[in-house]
Amino acid sequence: MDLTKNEEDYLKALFMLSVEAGTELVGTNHIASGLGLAPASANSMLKKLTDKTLVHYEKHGKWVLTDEGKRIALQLIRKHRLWETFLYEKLEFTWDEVHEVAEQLEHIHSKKLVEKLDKFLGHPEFDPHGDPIPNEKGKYKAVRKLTLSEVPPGAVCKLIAVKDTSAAFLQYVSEIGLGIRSQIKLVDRRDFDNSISIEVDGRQVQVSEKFAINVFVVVV
Amino acid sequence: MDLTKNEEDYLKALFMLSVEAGTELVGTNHIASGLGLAPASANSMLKKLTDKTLVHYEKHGKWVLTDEGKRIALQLIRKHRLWETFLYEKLEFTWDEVHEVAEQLEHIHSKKLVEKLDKFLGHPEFDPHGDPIPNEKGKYKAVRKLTLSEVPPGAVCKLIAVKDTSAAFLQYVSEIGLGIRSQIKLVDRRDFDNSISIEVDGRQVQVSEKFAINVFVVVV
DNA sequence: TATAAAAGTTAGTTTAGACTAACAAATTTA
DNA sequence: TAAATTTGTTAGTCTAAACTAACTTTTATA
Ligand SMILES: [Mn+2]
Ligand SMILES: [Mn+2]
Ligand SMILES: [Mn+2]
Ligand SMILES: [Mn+2]
Repeated sequence: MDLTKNEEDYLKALFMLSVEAGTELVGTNHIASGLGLAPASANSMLKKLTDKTLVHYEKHGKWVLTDEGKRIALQLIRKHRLWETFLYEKLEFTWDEVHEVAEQLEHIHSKKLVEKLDKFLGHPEFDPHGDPIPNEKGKYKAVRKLTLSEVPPGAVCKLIAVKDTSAAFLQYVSEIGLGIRSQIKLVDRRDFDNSISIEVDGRQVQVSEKFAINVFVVVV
Repeated sequence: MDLTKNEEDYLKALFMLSVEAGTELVGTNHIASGLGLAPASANSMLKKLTDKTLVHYEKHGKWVLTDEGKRIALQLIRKHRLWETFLYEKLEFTWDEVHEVAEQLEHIHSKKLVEKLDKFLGHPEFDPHGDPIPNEKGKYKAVRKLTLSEVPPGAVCKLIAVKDTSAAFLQYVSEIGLGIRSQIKLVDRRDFDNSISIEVDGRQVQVSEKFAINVFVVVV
Protein backbone atom coordinates (compact mmCIF):
# COMPACT_ATOMS: atom_id res chain seq x y z
CA MET A 1 0.00 0.00 0.00
CA ASP A 2 2.39 2.67 1.26
CA LEU A 3 5.29 3.30 -1.08
CA THR A 4 8.91 3.30 0.00
CA LYS A 5 10.98 6.48 0.12
CA ASN A 6 12.73 5.42 -3.08
CA GLU A 7 9.55 4.70 -5.01
CA GLU A 8 8.22 8.09 -3.93
CA ASP A 9 11.37 9.87 -5.02
CA TYR A 10 11.14 8.35 -8.49
CA LEU A 11 7.54 9.49 -8.91
CA LYS A 12 8.42 13.00 -7.80
CA ALA A 13 11.46 13.14 -10.09
CA LEU A 14 9.38 11.99 -13.05
CA PHE A 15 6.79 14.65 -12.31
CA MET A 16 9.32 17.45 -11.90
CA LEU A 17 11.33 16.51 -14.96
CA SER A 18 8.25 16.31 -17.14
CA VAL A 19 7.07 19.75 -15.96
CA GLU A 20 10.53 21.13 -16.60
CA ALA A 21 10.76 19.56 -20.05
CA GLY A 22 7.23 20.61 -20.94
CA THR A 23 6.34 17.06 -22.02
CA GLU A 24 4.72 14.13 -20.25
CA LEU A 25 7.29 11.70 -21.61
CA VAL A 26 10.64 11.40 -19.88
CA GLY A 27 13.52 9.11 -20.86
CA THR A 28 15.24 6.56 -18.65
CA ASN A 29 18.64 8.31 -18.64
CA HIS A 30 17.06 11.64 -17.86
CA ILE A 31 15.34 10.24 -14.77
CA ALA A 32 18.48 8.41 -13.70
CA SER A 33 20.66 11.48 -13.91
CA GLY A 34 17.99 13.58 -12.21
CA LEU A 35 18.25 11.26 -9.22
CA GLY A 36 22.01 10.79 -9.51
CA LEU A 37 21.69 7.07 -10.25
CA ALA A 38 22.79 4.66 -12.95
CA PRO A 39 20.39 4.19 -15.90
CA ALA A 40 20.10 0.48 -15.09
CA SER A 41 18.80 1.31 -11.61
CA ALA A 42 16.17 3.66 -12.98
CA ASN A 43 15.14 1.15 -15.59
CA SER A 44 14.41 -1.55 -13.05
CA MET A 45 12.62 0.74 -10.61
CA LEU A 46 10.44 2.16 -13.39
CA LYS A 47 9.51 -1.35 -14.45
CA LYS A 48 8.44 -2.04 -10.89
CA LEU A 49 6.37 1.14 -10.78
CA THR A 50 4.80 0.10 -14.08
CA ASP A 51 3.64 -3.15 -12.44
CA LYS A 52 2.06 -1.01 -9.72
CA THR A 53 0.34 1.06 -12.45
CA LEU A 54 1.87 4.29 -11.21
CA VAL A 55 3.91 4.74 -14.35
CA HIS A 56 3.22 3.84 -17.95
CA TYR A 57 5.77 2.70 -20.49
CA GLU A 58 5.58 4.44 -23.82
CA LYS A 59 7.47 3.26 -26.91
CA HIS A 60 11.24 3.09 -26.54
CA GLY A 61 12.59 4.21 -23.15
CA LYS A 62 9.97 6.86 -22.44
CA TRP A 63 7.92 6.93 -19.25
CA VAL A 64 4.76 8.80 -18.19
CA LEU A 65 3.00 9.02 -14.84
CA THR A 66 -0.48 7.51 -14.64
CA ASP A 67 -3.19 9.59 -12.95
CA GLU A 68 -2.54 7.76 -9.69
CA GLY A 69 1.23 8.24 -10.04
CA LYS A 70 0.70 11.95 -10.64
CA ARG A 71 -1.60 12.20 -7.62
CA ILE A 72 1.06 10.68 -5.39
CA ALA A 73 3.79 12.91 -6.83
CA LEU A 74 1.69 16.01 -6.16
CA GLN A 75 1.01 14.96 -2.57
CA LEU A 76 4.72 14.49 -2.06
CA ILE A 77 5.42 17.95 -3.45
CA ARG A 78 2.68 19.30 -1.19
CA LYS A 79 4.36 17.77 1.85
CA HIS A 80 7.81 18.93 0.78
CA ARG A 81 6.71 22.53 0.37
CA LEU A 82 4.64 22.61 3.54
CA TRP A 83 7.65 21.38 5.51
CA GLU A 84 9.89 23.97 3.84
CA THR A 85 7.39 26.64 4.86
CA PHE A 86 7.33 25.31 8.41
CA LEU A 87 11.12 25.28 8.71
CA TYR A 88 11.38 28.77 7.29
CA GLU A 89 8.45 30.42 9.05
CA LYS A 90 8.53 28.70 12.42
CA LEU A 91 12.03 27.37 12.99
CA GLU A 92 14.19 30.16 11.63
CA PHE A 93 15.81 28.11 8.90
CA THR A 94 17.20 30.13 6.01
CA TRP A 95 15.76 29.64 2.54
CA ASP A 96 18.77 27.62 1.37
CA GLU A 97 18.71 25.23 4.36
CA VAL A 98 15.11 24.06 4.10
CA HIS A 99 15.29 21.83 1.03
CA GLU A 100 17.62 19.16 2.36
CA VAL A 101 15.59 18.56 5.51
CA ALA A 102 12.27 18.71 3.63
CA GLU A 103 13.65 16.01 1.35
CA GLN A 104 13.52 13.71 4.39
CA LEU A 105 10.34 15.06 6.00
CA GLU A 106 8.30 14.63 2.83
CA HIS A 107 8.46 10.85 3.35
CA ILE A 108 6.72 10.79 6.73
CA HIS A 109 3.46 8.91 6.30
CA SER A 110 0.53 10.47 8.15
CA LYS A 111 -2.48 12.01 6.50
CA LYS A 112 -3.39 13.77 9.70
CA LEU A 113 0.06 15.28 10.04
CA VAL A 114 -0.10 16.92 6.63
CA GLU A 115 -3.54 18.38 7.15
CA LYS A 116 -2.76 19.67 10.65
CA LEU A 117 0.53 21.13 9.50
CA ASP A 118 -1.22 22.88 6.64
CA LYS A 119 -3.76 24.33 9.07
CA PHE A 120 -1.06 25.34 11.56
CA LEU A 121 0.72 27.27 8.81
CA GLY A 122 -2.50 29.00 7.76
CA HIS A 123 -2.92 27.12 4.46
CA PRO A 124 0.01 28.76 2.67
CA GLU A 125 -0.13 28.88 -1.11
CA PHE A 126 3.59 29.34 -1.78
CA ASP A 127 6.74 27.95 -0.19
CA PRO A 128 9.79 30.06 0.80
CA HIS A 129 11.16 29.77 -2.75
CA GLY A 130 7.97 31.14 -4.26
CA ASP A 131 6.85 27.74 -5.56
CA PRO A 132 3.15 26.90 -5.30
CA ILE A 133 1.92 24.38 -2.71
CA PRO A 134 -0.64 21.92 -4.11
CA ASN A 135 -3.78 21.49 -1.99
CA GLU A 136 -5.23 18.12 -0.78
CA LYS A 137 -6.62 17.59 -4.26
CA GLY A 138 -3.32 18.38 -5.97
CA LYS A 139 -4.50 21.75 -7.33
CA TYR A 140 -2.22 24.75 -7.10
CA LYS A 141 -2.02 28.42 -8.06
CA ALA A 142 -0.10 29.36 -11.18
CA VAL A 143 3.49 30.21 -10.40
CA ARG A 144 4.01 33.86 -9.56
CA LYS A 145 7.81 33.53 -9.58
CA LEU A 146 9.60 35.85 -12.02
CA THR A 147 13.18 36.63 -12.83
CA LEU A 148 14.22 40.20 -12.15
CA SER A 149 14.58 40.66 -15.91
CA GLU A 150 10.80 40.27 -16.36
CA VAL A 151 9.73 42.92 -13.86
CA PRO A 152 8.32 46.14 -15.37
CA PRO A 153 9.86 49.53 -14.48
CA GLY A 154 8.31 51.04 -11.39
CA ALA A 155 7.43 47.68 -9.79
CA VAL A 156 8.64 46.73 -6.32
CA CYS A 157 9.58 43.12 -5.74
CA LYS A 158 11.28 40.83 -3.26
CA LEU A 159 14.20 38.48 -3.88
CA ILE A 160 13.18 34.89 -3.17
CA ALA A 161 15.86 32.74 -4.79
CA VAL A 162 18.73 32.69 -7.24
CA LYS A 163 19.11 30.50 -10.32
CA ASP A 164 22.91 30.50 -10.36
CA THR A 165 24.22 29.34 -7.00
CA SER A 166 27.95 29.57 -7.73
CA ALA A 167 30.08 31.23 -5.07
CA ALA A 168 31.07 33.95 -7.55
CA PHE A 169 27.48 34.90 -8.22
CA LEU A 170 26.40 34.76 -4.58
CA GLN A 171 29.38 36.93 -3.70
CA TYR A 172 28.32 39.49 -6.27
CA VAL A 173 24.72 39.41 -5.02
CA SER A 174 25.73 40.16 -1.46
CA GLU A 175 28.17 42.88 -2.55
CA ILE A 176 25.26 44.73 -4.08
CA GLY A 177 23.58 44.47 -0.70
CA LEU A 178 21.04 41.87 -1.74
CA GLY A 179 19.94 38.80 0.17
CA ILE A 180 16.91 36.62 0.60
CA ARG A 181 13.79 38.79 1.13
CA SER A 182 15.52 41.99 0.01
CA GLN A 183 13.18 44.61 -1.44
CA ILE A 184 14.06 45.69 -4.93
CA LYS A 185 12.51 48.55 -6.88
CA LEU A 186 13.01 48.41 -10.60
CA VAL A 187 13.83 51.94 -11.66
CA ASP A 188 14.29 51.53 -15.40
CA ARG A 189 15.60 49.36 -18.19
CA ARG A 190 17.86 50.38 -21.05
CA ASP A 191 16.63 49.00 -24.39
CA PHE A 192 20.16 48.96 -25.73
CA ASP A 193 21.44 46.00 -23.64
CA ASN A 194 18.51 45.27 -21.30
CA SER A 195 20.63 46.28 -18.34
CA ILE A 196 18.57 47.68 -15.48
CA SER A 197 18.74 50.19 -12.65
CA ILE A 198 17.40 48.95 -9.36
CA GLU A 199 16.94 50.56 -6.00
CA VAL A 200 18.13 48.61 -2.96
CA ASP A 201 17.90 50.14 0.52
CA GLY A 202 17.58 53.56 -1.05
CA ARG A 203 20.78 53.11 -3.10
CA GLN A 204 20.66 52.84 -6.86
CA VAL A 205 22.58 50.03 -8.58
CA GLN A 206 23.17 49.08 -12.22
CA VAL A 207 23.07 45.41 -13.15
CA SER A 208 23.34 43.51 -16.43
CA GLU A 209 20.59 41.47 -18.04
CA LYS A 210 22.58 38.34 -17.24
CA PHE A 211 22.47 39.26 -13.58
CA ALA A 212 18.72 39.96 -13.72
CA ILE A 213 18.01 36.60 -15.34
CA ASN A 214 19.60 34.83 -12.41
CA VAL A 215 17.53 36.43 -9.68
CA PHE A 216 14.04 35.17 -8.85
CA VAL A 217 11.58 37.62 -7.36
CA VAL A 218 7.92 38.00 -6.51
CA VAL A 219 6.17 41.29 -7.05
CA VAL A 220 4.93 42.66 -3.73
CA MET B 1 28.61 7.86 9.76
CA ASP B 2 24.85 8.32 10.03
CA LEU B 3 23.05 5.21 11.16
CA THR B 4 20.08 3.70 9.36
CA LYS B 5 16.58 3.81 10.81
CA ASN B 6 16.90 0.15 11.74
CA GLU B 7 20.22 0.49 13.50
CA GLU B 8 18.80 3.42 15.46
CA ASP B 9 15.71 1.47 16.47
CA TYR B 10 17.85 -1.36 17.86
CA LEU B 11 19.87 1.04 19.99
CA LYS B 12 16.73 2.66 21.32
CA ALA B 13 15.12 -0.69 22.07
CA LEU B 14 18.22 -1.88 23.90
CA PHE B 15 18.24 1.30 25.98
CA MET B 16 14.55 1.14 26.85
CA LEU B 17 14.56 -2.56 27.68
CA SER B 18 17.58 -2.19 29.93
CA VAL B 19 15.96 0.72 31.79
CA GLU B 20 12.78 -1.29 32.13
CA ALA B 21 14.59 -4.38 33.33
CA GLY B 22 16.77 -2.37 35.68
CA THR B 23 19.92 -4.00 34.31
CA GLU B 24 22.40 -2.99 31.63
CA LEU B 25 22.44 -6.46 30.13
CA VAL B 26 19.68 -7.48 27.75
CA GLY B 27 19.28 -10.83 25.99
CA THR B 28 18.96 -11.46 22.26
CA ASN B 29 15.42 -12.85 22.42
CA HIS B 30 14.27 -10.01 24.59
CA ILE B 31 15.48 -7.42 22.10
CA ALA B 32 14.02 -9.38 19.20
CA SER B 33 10.59 -9.63 20.76
CA GLY B 34 10.74 -5.99 21.83
CA LEU B 35 11.10 -5.06 18.17
CA GLY B 36 8.74 -7.75 16.93
CA LEU B 37 11.48 -9.55 15.02
CA ALA B 38 12.96 -13.04 14.90
CA PRO B 39 15.88 -13.73 17.28
CA ALA B 40 18.13 -14.51 14.34
CA SER B 41 17.54 -11.03 12.93
CA ALA B 42 18.40 -9.37 16.22
CA ASN B 43 21.49 -11.50 16.60
CA SER B 44 22.94 -10.44 13.28
CA MET B 45 22.11 -6.77 13.71
CA LEU B 46 23.63 -6.72 17.19
CA LYS B 47 26.79 -8.29 15.83
CA LYS B 48 26.94 -5.51 13.27
CA LEU B 49 26.46 -2.86 15.97
CA THR B 50 29.22 -4.54 17.96
CA ASP B 51 31.57 -4.02 15.01
CA LYS B 52 30.60 -0.36 15.07
CA THR B 53 31.39 -0.29 18.82
CA LEU B 54 27.91 0.89 19.71
CA VAL B 55 27.08 -2.31 21.53
CA HIS B 56 29.20 -4.68 23.55
CA TYR B 57 28.81 -8.45 23.75
CA GLU B 58 28.83 -9.84 27.25
CA LYS B 59 29.11 -13.58 27.98
CA HIS B 60 26.39 -15.71 26.49
CA GLY B 61 23.68 -13.83 24.57
CA LYS B 62 23.72 -10.65 26.61
CA TRP B 63 24.23 -7.20 25.12
CA VAL B 64 25.07 -3.78 26.61
CA LEU B 65 25.22 -0.35 25.03
CA THR B 66 28.63 1.32 24.90
CA ASP B 67 28.83 4.98 25.95
CA GLU B 68 28.53 6.03 22.34
CA GLY B 69 25.58 3.68 21.78
CA LYS B 70 23.85 5.09 24.83
CA ARG B 71 24.49 8.64 23.64
CA ILE B 72 22.83 7.91 20.32
CA ALA B 73 19.89 6.16 21.99
CA LEU B 74 19.31 9.16 24.24
CA GLN B 75 19.39 11.57 21.33
CA LEU B 76 16.83 9.42 19.56
CA ILE B 77 14.59 9.47 22.63
CA ARG B 78 15.08 13.23 22.81
CA LYS B 79 13.92 13.63 19.24
CA HIS B 80 11.00 11.24 19.72
CA ARG B 81 9.69 13.11 22.75
CA LEU B 82 10.23 16.56 21.27
CA TRP B 83 8.20 15.54 18.22
CA GLU B 84 5.47 14.07 20.42
CA THR B 85 5.34 17.37 22.26
CA PHE B 86 5.15 19.28 18.99
CA LEU B 87 2.33 17.12 17.67
CA TYR B 88 0.40 17.42 20.90
CA GLU B 89 0.99 21.09 21.68
CA LYS B 90 1.00 22.62 18.22
CA LEU B 91 -0.89 20.30 15.90
CA GLU B 92 -3.82 19.19 18.05
CA PHE B 93 -2.91 15.51 18.03
CA THR B 94 -4.32 13.50 20.93
CA TRP B 95 -1.91 11.85 23.35
CA ASP B 96 -2.53 8.38 21.90
CA GLU B 97 -1.90 9.50 18.29
CA VAL B 98 1.53 11.05 18.75
CA HIS B 99 3.69 7.97 19.29
CA GLU B 100 3.25 6.35 15.88
CA VAL B 101 4.17 9.49 13.95
CA ALA B 102 7.05 10.33 16.32
CA GLU B 103 8.39 6.84 15.62
CA GLN B 104 9.00 8.04 12.06
CA LEU B 105 10.01 11.63 12.81
CA GLU B 106 12.71 10.59 15.28
CA HIS B 107 14.76 9.30 12.33
CA ILE B 108 15.06 12.63 10.52
CA HIS B 109 18.73 13.59 10.51
CA SER B 110 19.35 17.28 11.18
CA LYS B 111 21.07 18.66 14.23
CA LYS B 112 19.71 22.09 13.51
CA LEU B 113 16.16 20.80 13.29
CA VAL B 114 16.26 19.24 16.75
CA GLU B 115 17.71 22.33 18.40
CA LYS B 116 15.34 24.72 16.65
CA LEU B 117 12.36 22.51 17.45
CA ASP B 118 13.41 22.39 21.10
CA LYS B 119 13.65 26.17 21.17
CA PHE B 120 10.32 26.59 19.37
CA LEU B 121 8.62 24.43 22.01
CA GLY B 122 10.23 26.40 24.85
CA HIS B 123 12.67 23.67 25.94
CA PRO B 124 10.05 21.33 27.37
CA GLU B 125 11.20 18.89 30.08
CA PHE B 126 8.41 16.33 29.71
CA ASP B 127 6.49 14.90 26.77
CA PRO B 128 2.67 14.55 26.61
CA HIS B 129 2.90 11.19 28.41
CA GLY B 130 4.83 12.68 31.31
CA ASP B 131 8.12 11.11 30.22
CA PRO B 132 11.26 13.24 30.59
CA ILE B 133 12.94 14.74 27.51
CA PRO B 134 16.75 14.38 27.54
CA ASN B 135 18.67 17.58 26.73
CA GLU B 136 21.44 17.93 24.08
CA LYS B 137 23.81 16.21 26.48
CA GLY B 138 21.45 13.35 27.22
CA LYS B 139 20.61 14.52 30.73
CA TYR B 140 17.02 14.49 31.94
CA LYS B 141 14.91 15.20 35.00
CA ALA B 142 13.85 12.31 37.18
CA VAL B 143 10.49 10.95 36.16
CA ARG B 144 7.60 12.69 37.88
CA LYS B 145 5.05 10.22 36.51
CA LEU B 146 3.03 8.42 39.17
CA THR B 147 0.16 6.00 39.20
CA LEU B 148 -2.99 7.28 40.81
CA SER B 149 -2.41 4.73 43.58
CA GLU B 150 0.71 6.61 44.72
CA VAL B 151 -0.88 10.04 45.11
CA PRO B 152 -1.39 11.21 48.70
CA PRO B 153 -4.86 12.25 49.93
CA GLY B 154 -5.58 15.91 49.28
CA ALA B 155 -3.36 16.13 46.21
CA VAL B 156 -4.68 17.32 42.85
CA CYS B 157 -3.31 15.64 39.76
CA LYS B 158 -3.87 15.32 36.03
CA LEU B 159 -4.36 12.13 34.04
CA ILE B 160 -1.60 11.76 31.46
CA ALA B 161 -1.76 8.13 30.34
CA VAL B 162 -3.10 4.69 31.10
CA LYS B 163 -1.11 1.51 31.60
CA ASP B 164 -3.85 -0.89 30.51
CA THR B 165 -5.11 0.08 27.06
CA SER B 166 -7.75 -2.64 26.64
CA ALA B 167 -11.14 -1.50 25.33
CA ALA B 168 -12.78 -2.66 28.58
CA PHE B 169 -10.55 -0.49 30.71
CA LEU B 170 -10.76 2.57 28.47
CA GLN B 171 -14.54 2.18 28.47
CA TYR B 172 -14.58 2.18 32.25
CA VAL B 173 -12.28 5.21 32.39
CA SER B 174 -14.53 7.28 30.17
CA GLU B 175 -17.66 6.14 32.04
CA ILE B 176 -16.21 7.68 35.18
CA GLY B 177 -15.85 10.90 33.22
CA LEU B 178 -12.08 10.72 32.90
CA GLY B 179 -9.97 11.42 29.85
CA ILE B 180 -6.54 12.67 29.00
CA ARG B 181 -5.74 15.86 30.96
CA SER B 182 -8.65 15.35 33.37
CA GLN B 183 -8.14 16.90 36.80
CA ILE B 184 -8.41 14.45 39.65
CA LYS B 185 -8.46 15.29 43.34
CA LEU B 186 -7.61 12.44 45.65
CA VAL B 187 -10.11 12.66 48.50
CA ASP B 188 -9.07 9.71 50.63
CA ARG B 189 -7.85 6.13 50.71
CA ARG B 190 -9.27 3.23 52.69
CA ASP B 191 -6.53 1.24 54.37
CA PHE B 192 -8.67 -1.87 54.24
CA ASP B 193 -8.38 -2.51 50.47
CA ASN B 194 -6.50 0.58 49.24
CA SER B 195 -9.53 1.65 47.28
CA ILE B 196 -9.77 5.42 46.86
CA SER B 197 -12.27 8.22 46.57
CA ILE B 198 -11.53 10.75 43.88
CA GLU B 199 -13.19 13.94 42.80
CA VAL B 200 -13.75 14.44 39.08
CA ASP B 201 -15.57 17.54 37.81
CA GLY B 202 -16.99 18.08 41.29
CA ARG B 203 -18.42 14.54 41.43
CA GLN B 204 -17.05 12.00 43.85
CA VAL B 205 -16.20 8.51 42.58
CA GLN B 206 -14.95 5.32 44.25
CA VAL B 207 -12.35 3.25 42.46
CA SER B 208 -10.39 0.12 43.31
CA GLU B 209 -6.64 -0.10 43.82
CA LYS B 210 -6.41 -2.09 40.60
CA PHE B 211 -7.97 0.82 38.75
CA ALA B 212 -5.63 3.33 40.41
CA ILE B 213 -2.57 1.31 39.46
CA ASN B 214 -3.49 1.56 35.81
CA VAL B 215 -3.79 5.33 35.63
CA PHE B 216 -0.73 7.53 35.23
CA VAL B 217 -0.89 11.05 36.60
CA VAL B 218 1.28 14.05 37.34
CA VAL B 219 0.70 16.12 40.40
CA VAL B 220 -0.26 19.67 39.43
C1' DT C 1 21.94 -35.49 37.95
C1' DA C 2 19.61 -36.56 33.78
C1' DT C 3 16.37 -34.63 30.90
C1' DA C 4 13.33 -31.10 29.18
C1' DA C 5 12.70 -26.39 28.04
C1' DA C 6 14.45 -21.98 26.93
C1' DA C 7 17.72 -19.11 24.85
C1' DG C 8 21.00 -18.17 21.40
C1' DT C 9 23.57 -19.09 16.96
C1' DT C 10 24.43 -20.50 12.16
C1' DA C 11 23.26 -21.35 7.54
C1' DG C 12 20.69 -20.54 3.68
C1' DT C 13 16.87 -17.75 1.31
C1' DT C 14 14.36 -13.58 0.14
C1' DT C 15 13.40 -8.67 -1.21
C1' DA C 16 14.69 -3.91 -2.13
C1' DG C 17 17.57 -1.27 -4.46
C1' DA C 18 21.91 -0.04 -5.74
C1' DC C 19 26.10 -1.04 -9.03
C1' DT C 20 29.10 -2.46 -13.43
C1' DA C 21 29.80 -4.51 -17.76
C1' DA C 22 28.17 -6.09 -21.92
C1' DC C 23 24.85 -5.71 -25.34
C1' DA C 24 21.01 -3.85 -28.42
C1' DA C 25 18.38 -0.35 -30.54
C1' DA C 26 17.71 4.45 -32.16
C1' DT C 27 19.27 8.57 -33.71
C1' DT C 28 22.81 11.57 -35.67
C1' DT C 29 26.22 12.74 -38.70
C1' DA C 30 29.48 12.20 -42.42
C1' DT D 1 23.06 5.00 -46.35
C1' DA D 2 26.75 3.48 -43.44
C1' DA D 3 29.27 4.59 -39.34
C1' DA D 4 29.37 6.79 -35.03
C1' DT D 5 27.11 8.26 -31.08
C1' DT D 6 23.54 8.26 -27.86
C1' DT D 7 20.13 5.92 -25.39
C1' DG D 8 18.18 2.04 -23.24
C1' DT D 9 18.20 -2.95 -21.59
C1' DT D 10 19.89 -7.30 -19.63
C1' DA D 11 22.59 -10.03 -16.68
C1' DG D 12 25.08 -10.64 -12.77
C1' DT D 13 26.94 -8.86 -8.24
C1' DC D 14 26.56 -6.42 -3.79
C1' DT D 15 24.61 -4.73 0.78
C1' DA D 16 20.99 -4.20 4.26
C1' DA D 17 17.85 -6.45 6.75
C1' DA D 18 14.44 -9.51 7.18
C1' DC D 19 12.90 -14.70 7.35
C1' DT D 20 12.87 -20.13 8.45
C1' DA D 21 14.96 -24.26 9.83
C1' DA D 22 18.34 -26.71 12.09
C1' DC D 23 21.63 -26.85 15.57
C1' DT D 24 24.04 -25.71 20.10
C1' DT D 25 24.41 -24.07 24.61
C1' DT D 26 22.48 -22.81 29.02
C1' DT D 27 19.21 -23.06 32.56
C1' DA D 28 15.37 -25.20 34.98
C1' DT D 29 13.01 -29.19 36.68
C1' DA D 30 11.72 -33.94 37.91
MN1 LIG E 1 12.71 22.05 -2.07
MN1 LIG F 1 12.88 12.72 -0.87
MN1 LIG G 1 6.35 7.56 22.26
MN1 LIG H 1 11.61 4.47 15.12
